[in-house]
Amino acid sequence: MANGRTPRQQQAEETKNRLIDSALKVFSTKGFAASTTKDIAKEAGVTDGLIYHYFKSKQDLIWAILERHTLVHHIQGMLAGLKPEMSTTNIVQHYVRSLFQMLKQNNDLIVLIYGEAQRDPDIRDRLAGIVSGGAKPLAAALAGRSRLDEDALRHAVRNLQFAVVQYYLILYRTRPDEEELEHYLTATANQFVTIIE
Amino acid sequence: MANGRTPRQQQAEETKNRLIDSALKVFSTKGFAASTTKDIAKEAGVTDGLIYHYFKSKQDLIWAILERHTLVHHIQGMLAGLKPEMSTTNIVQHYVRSLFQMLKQNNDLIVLIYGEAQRDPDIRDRLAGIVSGGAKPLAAALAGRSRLDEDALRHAVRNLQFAVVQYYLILYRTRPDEEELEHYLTATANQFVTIIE
Amino acid sequence: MANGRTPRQQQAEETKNRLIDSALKVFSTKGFAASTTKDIAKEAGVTDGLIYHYFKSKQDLIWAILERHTLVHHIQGMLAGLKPEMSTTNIVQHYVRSLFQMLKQNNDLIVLIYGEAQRDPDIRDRLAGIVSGGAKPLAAALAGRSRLDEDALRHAVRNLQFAVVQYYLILYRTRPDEEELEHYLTATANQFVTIIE
Amino acid sequence: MANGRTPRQQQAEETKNRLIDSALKVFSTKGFAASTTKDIAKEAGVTDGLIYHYFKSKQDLIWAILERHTLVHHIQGMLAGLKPEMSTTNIVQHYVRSLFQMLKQNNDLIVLIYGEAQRDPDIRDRLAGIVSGGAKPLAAALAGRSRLDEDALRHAVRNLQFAVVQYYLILYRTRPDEEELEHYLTATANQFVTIIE
DNA sequence: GATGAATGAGACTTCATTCAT
DNA sequence: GATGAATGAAGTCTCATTCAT
Repeated sequence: MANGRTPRQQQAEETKNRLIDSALKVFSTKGFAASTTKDIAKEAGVTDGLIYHYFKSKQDLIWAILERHTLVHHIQGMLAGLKPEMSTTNIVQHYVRSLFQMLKQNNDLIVLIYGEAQRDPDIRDRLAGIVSGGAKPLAAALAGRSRLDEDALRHAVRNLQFAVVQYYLILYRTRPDEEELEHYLTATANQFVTIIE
Repeated sequence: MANGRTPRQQQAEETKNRLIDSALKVFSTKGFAASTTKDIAKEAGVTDGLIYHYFKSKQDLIWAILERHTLVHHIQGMLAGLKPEMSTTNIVQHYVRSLFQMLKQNNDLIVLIYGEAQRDPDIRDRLAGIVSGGAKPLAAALAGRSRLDEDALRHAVRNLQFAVVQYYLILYRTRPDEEELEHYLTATANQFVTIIE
Repeated sequence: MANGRTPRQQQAEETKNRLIDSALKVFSTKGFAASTTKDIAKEAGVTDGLIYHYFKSKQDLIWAILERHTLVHHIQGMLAGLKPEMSTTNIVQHYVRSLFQMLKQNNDLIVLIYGEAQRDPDIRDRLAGIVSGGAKPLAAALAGRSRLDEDALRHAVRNLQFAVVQYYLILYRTRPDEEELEHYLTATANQFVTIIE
Repeated sequence: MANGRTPRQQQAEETKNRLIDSALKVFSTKGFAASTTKDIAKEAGVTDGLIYHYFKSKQDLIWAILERHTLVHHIQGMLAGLKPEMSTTNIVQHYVRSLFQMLKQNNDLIVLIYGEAQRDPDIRDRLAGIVSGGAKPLAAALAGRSRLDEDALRHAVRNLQFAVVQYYLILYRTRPDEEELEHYLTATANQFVTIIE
């Protein structure tokens, strides 16, 4: 009674969430078009028809996924550990590692978004939003510390992000190599510091 | 023996090439799974069944596309203009602009490969190949000029490529802005030079 | 013993009746096969499942509708206003207008029955019953006043009914035109009198 | 070669026509909504998918049916036998019998149109057109012979048609009785002559 | 070489019906 | 009595693929 949700409603919400999670998993594995509602239902352990009790269409599942997984709080979390007294190098090292953690933790979502962005303008917009959502706070944190003007700093930060994400998607995801990763992140962060200082 | 091909053979080859080009266009627009053979046939101006006279299956068209468009010669062309007497800055500026030109000229192929790479391991390998295919020659050209060791230089070059490609796919392609592009390429090239020198 | 029904029983009966009325409305609008139980429940302002608390099946709703709306008393009411001292013309004029009123007042039911009669033999029988139910009393009222033999009179009365019902269903219902209707009913009644006198 | 259609095209057209005929048969039996495309395909002896090679949708089949079976030439044929020297009675007798023949010969189409007219405005319009298409020529043929004014004659003719069609749909079709039919048609025609002379 | 009719598997979606709460 | 989550069968439609012409 505390939260006004009956057990029945709670279970319904659980089922709905399970469907969203299953859809995310299936979509990210096969791509949206190649995924079937049957796959999703089976993954969620329910029958086909139930999807349409909760969602208007297969496409609707994509919106539900994006609504549920905003990434925004992940990005904010990433920057929570940043403290003013840290050195620039420390800040950047912390940032690239946090970003990489977030990519790993949200692997399915990232893969889904990058995969579908090429053909769905709405998702492409979403992706652009995520990119700038991550870039802005770091640019702000580094504002006073850099010899670059605002514009150049923005470019640099965005390039940093692009590079790390691509490294994850193309190289790391296929053949994870933790040692190589460590070198890569360290080198990339240091090179970034060279640029801005 | 001039060319040893009858007019019929020539026409057949033309038709086949037209089908490959049409498939590339359609696949890059809708994605492989969401494209239909009917779409492709219509785009090529032939009837449905003819595809199966030239190709074993829809999937086979992907292989044919990749075989026909290697990008390798594009990448080599990119570097053809590089001359030993150019300054490092000039070399890098030339490189990022050539790379960007290549992306624009091969838009469909790039979009197709990036879109399908997430779900087709063969294509992912192909993508990885392209990436290193582009990175190696630039790394070689810069070898003697950089204070970085080989490993760090490789990371830097790869990051440069990742960044430019992402910039193209996510930002430029959706809303082309030539002025902003110019700033971006200049800044990115310069920042890269800062790293390696 | 006043009425011997608890409030709950009363409410149950109300709900059931509301469901029957809603079903009639929906069926007559979309036809039986194209109507969904969800439509009906929504129209009645209850949830899907409740229908099956009151009715065995969707088909069962049709029976319930037909049971509740017999039309018999409407037809009898139609003839209640007939008095022996009225002229034949007056009787017939009164009859066609009463019949038309009944059609308007029972529009949904009439549309439903005519629409479904083609594919449901039970409903076709019901329709035949309605037709003769209306024809017999008029034939009786006119028995002594006509030069026609019983058989011919029956045909004439039935044709009168058929014509008026069709006029309602095909012409009036789609584009009501009260003036034209008035002409039509007057002419039709007069022509009928010409036949039987 | 004579007509420029290859045997292949001819067979395709036959298949298409067979599908239209099958659809008409199935629709008129079960009604549009309750008919399945599988029913239609089976009736035509082809597989489900082929329907969509020839028609855009199930609904499209209705339009194709209506286009193919105009009834207009049937109605004109009905009146072809009318000759100026025939007596009015003969003309009307001929007309009602021709009309009835047409109903029997086009049973499926008539049943379909009457059944769907209640819920499809387009079909209702089509039905209204058929009704007036049949009424006008008879009214014209009788114009000089009747004491009725134009308006009254139109009403009378329309009522005649309505009555015969309803008789066919409701009474005859369910339990055909040739003797009773003969009485009915004779009586109805005679009564009509009484009205107009 | 080219056509397009035909197939058949399977996709998305709807919906009557059941049942635990 | 009332709810609405869940089922599962079936329906419309799509599409890769085959093949006779």
